[in-house]
Amino acid sequence: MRSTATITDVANAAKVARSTVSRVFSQPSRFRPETVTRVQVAAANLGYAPNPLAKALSTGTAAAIGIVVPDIGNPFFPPIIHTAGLCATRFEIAVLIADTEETASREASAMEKLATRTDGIILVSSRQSNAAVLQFASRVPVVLINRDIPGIPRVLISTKVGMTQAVEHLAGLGHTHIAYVAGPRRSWSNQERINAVLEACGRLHLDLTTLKATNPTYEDGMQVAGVLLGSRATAVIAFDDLVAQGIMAGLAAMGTPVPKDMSVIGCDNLVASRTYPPLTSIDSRASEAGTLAVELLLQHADKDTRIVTESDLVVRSTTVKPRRT
Amino acid sequence: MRSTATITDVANAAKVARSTVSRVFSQPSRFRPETVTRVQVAAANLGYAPNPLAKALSTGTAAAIGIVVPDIGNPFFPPIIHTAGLCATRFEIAVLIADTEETASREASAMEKLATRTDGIILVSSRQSNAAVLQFASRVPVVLINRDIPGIPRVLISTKVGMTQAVEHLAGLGHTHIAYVAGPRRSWSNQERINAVLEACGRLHLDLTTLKATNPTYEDGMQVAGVLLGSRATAVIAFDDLVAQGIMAGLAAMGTPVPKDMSVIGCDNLVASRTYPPLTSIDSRASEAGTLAVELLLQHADKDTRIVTESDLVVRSTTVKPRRT
DNA sequence: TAGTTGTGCGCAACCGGTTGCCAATACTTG
DNA sequence: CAAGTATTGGCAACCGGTTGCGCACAACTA
Repeated sequence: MRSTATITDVANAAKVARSTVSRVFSQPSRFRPETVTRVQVAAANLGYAPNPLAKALSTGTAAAIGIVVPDIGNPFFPPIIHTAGLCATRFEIAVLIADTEETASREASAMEKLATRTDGIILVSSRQSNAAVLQFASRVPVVLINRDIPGIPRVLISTKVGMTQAVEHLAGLGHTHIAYVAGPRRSWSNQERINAVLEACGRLHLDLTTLKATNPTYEDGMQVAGVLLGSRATAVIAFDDLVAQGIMAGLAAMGTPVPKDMSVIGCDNLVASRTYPPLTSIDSRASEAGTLAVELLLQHADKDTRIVTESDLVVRSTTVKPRRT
Repeated sequence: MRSTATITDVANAAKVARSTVSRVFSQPSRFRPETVTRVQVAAANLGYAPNPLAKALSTGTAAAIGIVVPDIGNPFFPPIIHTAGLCATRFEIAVLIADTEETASREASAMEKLATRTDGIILVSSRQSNAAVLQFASRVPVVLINRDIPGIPRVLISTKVGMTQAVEHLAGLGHTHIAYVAGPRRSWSNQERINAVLEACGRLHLDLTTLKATNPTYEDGMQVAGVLLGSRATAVIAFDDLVAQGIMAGLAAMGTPVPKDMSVIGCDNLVASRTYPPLTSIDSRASEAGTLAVELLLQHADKDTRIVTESDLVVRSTTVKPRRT
């Protein structure tokens, strides 16, 4: 049993009532300076720190938030968790974490568990139905990241601008036929990305081949490289960096030099700087989303708040003029 | 204010005392079946779930643990957090997380904060002094990961066996002069790795050149590639995958083909499968450490418990026979 | 029938804080 | 100098659980 000094110990040591100790910390101006210092000294001597659980119980607020992600192992999420944690500590708030392993049922139970311990939950890339999330959000403060459900405050990590820039960049280099390798069909991100590509290609009169990586993984990227070579595309935009990395590996394995024979653009800018050649990618500033979501949660943001982050193309070494045919 | 049913509500609904409700859940055999079902029905109707904070306050155990890491963004840590979380949920225990941004002072304050909310802390790759950690561990249950402090239960992610295998693998291929690119001088991992390499090289009569990546990063790996080429080594073992990846990029940039002109081996097997060519690396099974640490913590493991994980060389495509000189 | 034992359940204190309310003392003010 | 107003700080209830203890009643023994 850990023996921490309690408010009663401090009260005894300072010869005051427990309530006085409590209030010395919350409203010191209510007491004469002498009393305040007497209590503070006693507290310091005993190494007193208020018990957050007891405080939570009596005040009704836990000074903690929960963050629920599908998979901590996915490099997309840690930066979000990181900034969320940073922001939370600024507010002296603890962060509980839950990993749902990409399943809706685990997600639901994790949220239920966290709900009773926290003041609210940040739900990242939820795998549950709109209805389930809405029902939950009606009981517990929730902020969504990368899920666009009207009626729940949300921050969306957009790559629309970056995707558009990517297509324009390729068009500017002289490409006339490009490919887009899509990610998970139903995800908000994929919808947004493909729409942006479609729009830009239409506007700039580029031919577009759409391919599919069933899962947004390195392996599926490698697979798709073969199909890609069968098309007439001279450049490819991948759903994310991982897929792009797989495509580059697949192309390399088939003896197609990047970028000479195929320009490649990734998305999320997660591993882009560490590939060889360094990958042109779209920086979605996903990490900002963590901070924003925490702020929204703590401010009890309006149910219709909807923040969309910015994005930029980061040109590195995988995009060049198409080889003359 | 969230309106959850409390034990009092259930008691009223079931026409029993609050204590009865509490005990119906903890020791149902003490009551006649009729009473048990009456309470259970009432609880179900009201959607009652016990408040973990209240329970924590009255029992003195929070049913939560804390996990403190230097940097969630470092891909080494998420797998550990993931398995730790998995294990914790098996025990119906919540996980609080803190990111110390690689600084000892933040680490200290984070531990202090978590201590009052949890039943114990898993401290991963601590940046604090032995003395500071020991002092803290004397007040709060602590389990260390990747830090070897006698007197505190710890699990060490060892790559000794894998490193030895790596050297043997290179020797078997015919290499006679290899290089090791070291990581952070003071880290336990680096010590262990370099010692294993030294031992194996001595035993197998290989020449060894030791180089240094000041920080274990991609960039420092790139830098070191030039120095590496200046040596006579035909193969290089890097402190970790990130450095190896940087080395590969550096070599590629200087026109040295991997593996033909230089064999490369990484460590941690984190990104190894996604490089091109796929990187031969050492799998340290770091993720197991998360599970082990949680179990140690919850079992109040003996202060002298010291678990060392296994490791294996995973041969991929970056290691071949040395080119004839 | 009285005494013993056992079963089933409630009373009330406690965990460590917060907070509404009020009593005692000090300080103004007419 | 008495009455009114601040100032200071204590009492006690409450948050939502857990748990030691004991009472009431039924069943069993003698």
